[in-house]
Amino acid sequence: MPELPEVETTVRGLSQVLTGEKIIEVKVCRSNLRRPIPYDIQERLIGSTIISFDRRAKYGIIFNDREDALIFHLGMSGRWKINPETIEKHDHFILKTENNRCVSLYDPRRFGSLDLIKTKDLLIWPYFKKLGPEPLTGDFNLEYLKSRLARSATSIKKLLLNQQVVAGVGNIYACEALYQAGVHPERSGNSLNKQEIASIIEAIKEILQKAIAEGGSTLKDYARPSGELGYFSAQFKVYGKEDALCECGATIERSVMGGRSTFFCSSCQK
DNA sequence: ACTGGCCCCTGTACGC
DNA sequence: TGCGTACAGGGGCCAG
Repeated sequence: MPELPEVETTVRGLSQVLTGEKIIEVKVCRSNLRRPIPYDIQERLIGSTIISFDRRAKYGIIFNDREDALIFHLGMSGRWKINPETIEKHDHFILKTENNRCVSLYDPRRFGSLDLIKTKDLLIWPYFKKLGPEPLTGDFNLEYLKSRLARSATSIKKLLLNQQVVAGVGNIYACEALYQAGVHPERSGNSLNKQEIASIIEAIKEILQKAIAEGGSTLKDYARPSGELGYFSAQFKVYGKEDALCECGATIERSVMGGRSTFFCSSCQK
């Protein structure tokens, strides 16, 4: 589920209910997500006040007044519930605040993660250090991507999923962006000309922005923290549409690239 | 230095 | 109805 737009939506939702809140209770119901939740997370969070939020790639960041950054990754199936009515089997981590607000991290597959890092160490945190540029900033531009793709015989689809090439694009938006750019997913990085690379950049930025504006995509288990659903999934042109007709009249195809489903129209994408 | 392949884990959908 | 199988939005790690 959660690619950049969904994480951005989640961060905004959490920010609305938690900014300025003092944490009075922290529960770790299950400590082994992708990696263990830090053993000292309770003593470091309890009594602190949440001051701000940020997002890097598909990671959400919650800052407190002790210069600690709580970093979450939602993996494939994670989401935050706000003021949950009941605590279920897969609610692994719960925060309660002074004003009686409660959030829980729900993640059945446990591919997500929670880390607590000193703010000053964020730039050298290994998981952040290797990330490529944020797609919605000026760092993700023609000059950069051209040089990054020029030395790679890997397919453009796999390159877009590589977080070191561009941070935050996942399987859905990679498929949709390549469709919009008119570039076939199997094309190798070093086969793309300047115009095609420019189209890909433009498509990624546009699609991510649209998806954020729509509150992310809704698939099987995604909801905004408030419980509302996102609407971007209604705008998918190719993702999940194998055998359906493209707007051009051709049939949308599916193949597996790097173990991930890839959807495209070989008539529109060359 | 890159690459492909495998693995983590649970829930759901579908075919027999 | 029930069971086995395939598949799902992510990414780390390893061997080659």
